[in-house]
Amino acid sequence: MTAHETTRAGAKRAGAARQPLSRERVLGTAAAIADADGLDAVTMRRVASELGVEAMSLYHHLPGKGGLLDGLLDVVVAEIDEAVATAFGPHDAAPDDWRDVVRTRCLAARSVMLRHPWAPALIGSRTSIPPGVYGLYEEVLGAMVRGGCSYRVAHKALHALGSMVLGFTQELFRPADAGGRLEPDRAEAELAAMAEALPYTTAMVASEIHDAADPTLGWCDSQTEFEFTLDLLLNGLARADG
Amino acid sequence: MTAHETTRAGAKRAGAARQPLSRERVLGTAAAIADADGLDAVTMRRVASELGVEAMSLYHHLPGKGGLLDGLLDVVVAEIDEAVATAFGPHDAAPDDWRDVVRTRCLAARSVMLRHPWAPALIGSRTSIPPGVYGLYEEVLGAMVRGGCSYRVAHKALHALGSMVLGFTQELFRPADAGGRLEPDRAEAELAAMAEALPYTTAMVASEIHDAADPTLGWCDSQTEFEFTLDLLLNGLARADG
DNA sequence: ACCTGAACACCGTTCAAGT
DNA sequence: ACCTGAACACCGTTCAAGT
Repeated sequence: MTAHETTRAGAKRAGAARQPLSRERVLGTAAAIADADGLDAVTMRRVASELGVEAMSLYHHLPGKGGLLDGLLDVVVAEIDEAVATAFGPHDAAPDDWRDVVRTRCLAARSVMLRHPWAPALIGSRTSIPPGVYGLYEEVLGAMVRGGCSYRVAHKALHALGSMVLGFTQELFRPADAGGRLEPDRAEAELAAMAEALPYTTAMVASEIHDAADPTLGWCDSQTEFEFTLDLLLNGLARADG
Repeated sequence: MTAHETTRAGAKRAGAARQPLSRERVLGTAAAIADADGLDAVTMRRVASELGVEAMSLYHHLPGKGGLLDGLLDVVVAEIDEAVATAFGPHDAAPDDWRDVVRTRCLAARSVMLRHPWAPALIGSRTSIPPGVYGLYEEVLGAMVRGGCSYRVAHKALHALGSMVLGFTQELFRPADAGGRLEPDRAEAELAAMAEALPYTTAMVASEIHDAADPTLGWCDSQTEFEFTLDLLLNGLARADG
């Protein structure tokens, strides 16, 4: 069997003698395995063997299985970003109506979710929300606010659309430091970093927090949001039935 | 250590010397483990040890790990049925407006999902839809149609509400025999059984199938349904922002 | 620095054996 | 009939060792 001999020769000719491992390459093959055989088929050993390497080698590029699963969601988020970019095309001008912007973004995101049917269940199984998702929300939020929408309604939109597109059924914004386990200065630094990276989200929290009964326990009353979305749908359906 | 000695004596005094295993008892402790420690903690060995038994004993009451997970969803569906029943109370009369019926059902279902935060991810990870879910859909459908709603709009409601309450993001009604792997008479028998158990669902399929472009490949165009729900939300939000 | 081999504690599942 | 013990092929992860 000299098959891998020629394969190796081919790789060598391309430049790197044996293309070195990297987080990106690991995540790419992990996603391919999940697409082909489902999420349960994504094991450290299977991913490694697909890369012609031992399972332990993966630990030099990822903190373990949990990190690999988190990384898979990073991949999904990146693909959504890309799908959105191509959907809007090279022209910078956004549509006048924020509904058109949000609509295009949601359809692009959905097209990615259809390519990766394992993604919604994976999101639901992780204990914390993948950080990249906050970026997606920030962009929807920005588009709505710049389009003249209030923070109150834009907030409700994130709840309603998040559950439809990503399959969220749980809380959305539980503050990163919900448990209060960070030392104070560290927490303050994180807050400042978030304010810079997610300006619209930060403004939304500031704008909404005034009405919250207990701001420390999470300013997001997800029961109220659920009922709002529910009535939105029921009334819309009743109108469509007229 | 005579602790288990007294425990056994207590169990014996209650009637059965050592309460025999049963599917119900296995699923009950499995659900309790998932509630307490997450879905990953639900292993055959852990469930068995919690019941004071060996892992292999579970196979006499369940077809294996997959069957146990399916059973967990049966438990969730049963709890939803129960929550709906208590929400409506003993009086038989349903509200005039179908929106009130559906609203109550969705809120009851959500209260159960909040008790079992692992449920949405589990639904998403199973390859087929838990049969009990069809029963839930049938009842919502019946309430809407009896309330004067068209099958067309009721169908759209199932898509929209299913994703919001249960976290569905995939296809809903893929016919049981999508692969065509059943022998003809067997398939016909299944269809008849479904027609009896799910009369409204059957009627809806019959009513909707006329418009479908390719009825064999599934009459449910989920892309169209997604866009419909999306526009319902976007227009409702815009109205709320007015 | 990056990768490996052997080892450990787990997992689902089988099978023949007990009662 | 129901339950068990030993075994098999897997899994994630560690650690000391190689280069």
